[in-house]
Amino acid sequence: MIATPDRTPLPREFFDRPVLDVAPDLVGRILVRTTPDGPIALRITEVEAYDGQNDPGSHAYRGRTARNDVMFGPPGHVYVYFTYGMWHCMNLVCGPDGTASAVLLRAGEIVEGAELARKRRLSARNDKELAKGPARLATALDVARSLNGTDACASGDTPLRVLAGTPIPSDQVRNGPRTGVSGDGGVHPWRFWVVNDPTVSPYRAHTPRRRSS
DNA sequence: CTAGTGATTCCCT
DNA sequence: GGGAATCACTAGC
Repeated sequence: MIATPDRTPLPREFFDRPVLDVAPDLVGRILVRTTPDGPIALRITEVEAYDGQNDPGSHAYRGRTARNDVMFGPPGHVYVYFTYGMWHCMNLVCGPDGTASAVLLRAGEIVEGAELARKRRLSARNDKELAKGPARLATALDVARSLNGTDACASGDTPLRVLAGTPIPSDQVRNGPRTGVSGDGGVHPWRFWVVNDPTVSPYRAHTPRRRSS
């Protein structure tokens, strides 16, 4: 008989740990986004850890605001922010309720529903680029601010979940400096990725921009 | 391949 | 007011 794919989500306890433990453990996991048109599944290939109020690179560094409120809530929920006037990026909240750590999903490989992802990513030249970069990933999965605060650990029909599945061997995960982080936050080697994976976004050091005249 | 820049709007100071 | 956890496009090597 045909095996039903196991779609059990990771339990909340998975996310209720220090973010530097959770981030490498998320690499290689399958994220399932259920849209009205059908499911899109993505294998997470690159993430970055943001260590709450201790971390100058974190949105929570300057305290709780309307935008980052979800980061201060319980683990296992999705924090979606809007940036650069056009893009969304998605994070998974970690650590106990009241703290504000999160893992930014930076890149992934679409493993199901590629035809749906392609419709949302018309400029992608090939399937490797569908979710290569945090805003591309959110676009490919149809993730916007309406999903901010979604519980990724809920059972039943949920818009987003990370499957428990099986972790990849830790020797397949590498780490290095975070990309795109301004200020002193760029010094930490808190970016984690699958070794030699073609969907990992290229490293770009943060470059401050002067306002054009 | 690298480097430079416009797009476009939300949010905090 | 002005920066922002980015992308897409262009020019040039």
